[in-house]
Amino acid sequence: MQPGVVGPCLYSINGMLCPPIFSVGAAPSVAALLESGLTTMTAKQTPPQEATKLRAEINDHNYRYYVLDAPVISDAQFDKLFRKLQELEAQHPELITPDSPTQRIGAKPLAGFEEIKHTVPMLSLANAFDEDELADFDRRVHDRLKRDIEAPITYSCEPKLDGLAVSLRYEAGKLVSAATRGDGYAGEDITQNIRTIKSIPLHLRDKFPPVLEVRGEVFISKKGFAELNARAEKTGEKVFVNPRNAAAGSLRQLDPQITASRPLTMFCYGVGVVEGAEFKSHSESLQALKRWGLRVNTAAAVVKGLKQCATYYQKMASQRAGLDYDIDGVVFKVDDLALQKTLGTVSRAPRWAVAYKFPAEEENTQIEAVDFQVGRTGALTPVARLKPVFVGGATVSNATLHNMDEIARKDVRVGDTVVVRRAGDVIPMVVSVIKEKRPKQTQEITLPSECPICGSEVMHVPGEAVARCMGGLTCSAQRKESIKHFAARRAMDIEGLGDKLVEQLVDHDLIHDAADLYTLKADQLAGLERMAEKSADNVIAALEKSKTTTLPRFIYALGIREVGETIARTLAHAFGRLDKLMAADEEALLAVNDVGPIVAEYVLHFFQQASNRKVIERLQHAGVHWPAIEVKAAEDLPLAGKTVVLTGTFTHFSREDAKAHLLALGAKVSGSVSKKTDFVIAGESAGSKLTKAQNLGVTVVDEATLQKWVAAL
DNA sequence: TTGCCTCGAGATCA
DNA sequence: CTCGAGGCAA
Repeated sequence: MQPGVVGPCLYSINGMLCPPIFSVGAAPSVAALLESGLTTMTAKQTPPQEATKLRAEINDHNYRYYVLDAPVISDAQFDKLFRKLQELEAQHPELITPDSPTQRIGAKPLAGFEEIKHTVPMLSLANAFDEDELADFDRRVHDRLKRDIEAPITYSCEPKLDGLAVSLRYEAGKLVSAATRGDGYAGEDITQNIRTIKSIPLHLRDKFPPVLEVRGEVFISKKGFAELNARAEKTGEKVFVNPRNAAAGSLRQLDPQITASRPLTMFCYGVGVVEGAEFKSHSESLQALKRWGLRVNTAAAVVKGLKQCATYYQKMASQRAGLDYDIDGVVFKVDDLALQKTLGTVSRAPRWAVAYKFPAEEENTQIEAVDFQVGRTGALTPVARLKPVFVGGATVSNATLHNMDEIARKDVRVGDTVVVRRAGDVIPMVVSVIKEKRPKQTQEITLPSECPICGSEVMHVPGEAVARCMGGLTCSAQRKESIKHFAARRAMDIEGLGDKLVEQLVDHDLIHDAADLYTLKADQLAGLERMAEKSADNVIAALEKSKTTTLPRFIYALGIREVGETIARTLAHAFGRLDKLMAADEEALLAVNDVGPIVAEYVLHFFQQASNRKVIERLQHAGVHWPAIEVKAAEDLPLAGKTVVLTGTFTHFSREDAKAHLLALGAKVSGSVSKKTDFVIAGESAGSKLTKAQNLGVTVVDEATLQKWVAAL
């Protein structure tokens, strides 16, 4: 096979040749294309000229097909052009360019995905679930902008696609990288897979900017999904349950060849970074994206004021079923970019946008049983076992009922027919009971007086929502859960020690607590389910490896109530050594940032327990160790004695977080700028305080600097 | 919470 | 071939 020429026909998906997009130089006009008879080869051309011309034509047809939604040739004609280019390139491999439309699947399967940091974070959106909440949003926008509520704001509206958010980066017009959203700050490098999506141009057209990071949603159309599953069914492969998961799975393929066979497509909805271009409004930026060859949802619109937003929502709601893609709501963005800037961003979502969600899909089903699960802290959680029902794109068979109050409020009984939905389209929830359908014989749900696992007493403190098993570590459920927590990735990170294995180990009485893990021998493990020699050795090796850890991880792994990762880290840094933390009294604990009386009480109580101290001692004795953390005395803190003023809004911190971090760094945080101010930290859309700082000659630093300080701590 | 992909390795059958 | 574990996304 020729280098760079991949496979047989890559584009014959669904028996139809679908076009890719991009453009070099000026694209021929429709008239010119039609005149040329669409078969090129009019006059004599050199092969390089012909290749260039073919590519331009193909890319242009792609653009017309995907972006303008107005193809001027048939699929068969496109097919012909495409094959012609393939043949030409096969005869003259030296003519192949990386961004030739034939080169979408160039690469070999990846070993794994690399990380890509987003230049501008990919935030999530605030949600509104009814018209009141939408009105609240509009009011907040007016308030923040100090606008009269009667003066309508111009909003850009678009359907909210149910797919996966991705970010594409173009440099000098070329697609150079693509990433998933990830945690919003960094995602996975899925460039290879994105390149196979024919509606995404490998090269921008028109007067594209030198650098562009564009955000959008990758998805599979309803039609594409149906065809994909029909094919899968025919070939006996497994079918996907919904388009969203099919799209997500397709992008996570290591082999781009497989991704190419999935009918993925994309709508772009925003600009992350752009250099060399300026826009006044969001809608203008969408127009530009379209000009540059990127596909933008044609249902996008610009409206004035709340009322028209509501109308747009109604319109989309009524069109929803007829659309060829799944949407779960409508997004409204303040159109004017200057206003967006003024509004700024709160911790994880911009203040200038809102997602008005359609009501979640609901289904009826029956409650077959209610079990009580015992958690790590002994908390008894009632879980409804449901007759499996397909709702919101997944089969739901369990739903937490949270606690007894919740059960009483909804008056849920075993045997009841209930309405189920996936809250936020994720977590299953029992919405209500259909009383009319209640059978004569229903069973009321009562809190067991004894722990269903260990038989210990169950205590329900009046006023508290949760009931707890008082068995402590004599309860095998609590032991299992705390050992699982100990081994978890974010805790001791013991690879291969999953839930199933922990359960077997506890059930076989091989371990009773976390410290027992380190006494395990390979031959004890071997013989358990799915545990032969090799696996057993791996687990032993993983245990050995986990002995070298860090203090924050270890504190977190202990599973002290209310001590999550963040507080564990704070405590580790505040005390530096475990023995210091164990010896700390209430006063010392309360002196730590973010530690209040409740957390202090739990920490004290935990270390008072002889059993806990014993486990810690045995863990250390087994060789679990970590480097001490240097605790900086107040005067040694990097910002000791400095007065700092915050202004503007920050992307990575809320105001409170930023302040807390600065205090931890030893700084004094003041509200107003004076000559005594050492630094002003200016975020987005900083106002008068920034001006004043500049006038007084006070040092101004940006958010990135603050992040650096925090990271260094 | 569910669904998807990937990997390693155990289980099963020829 | 099947399962458990791990990782990711919504």
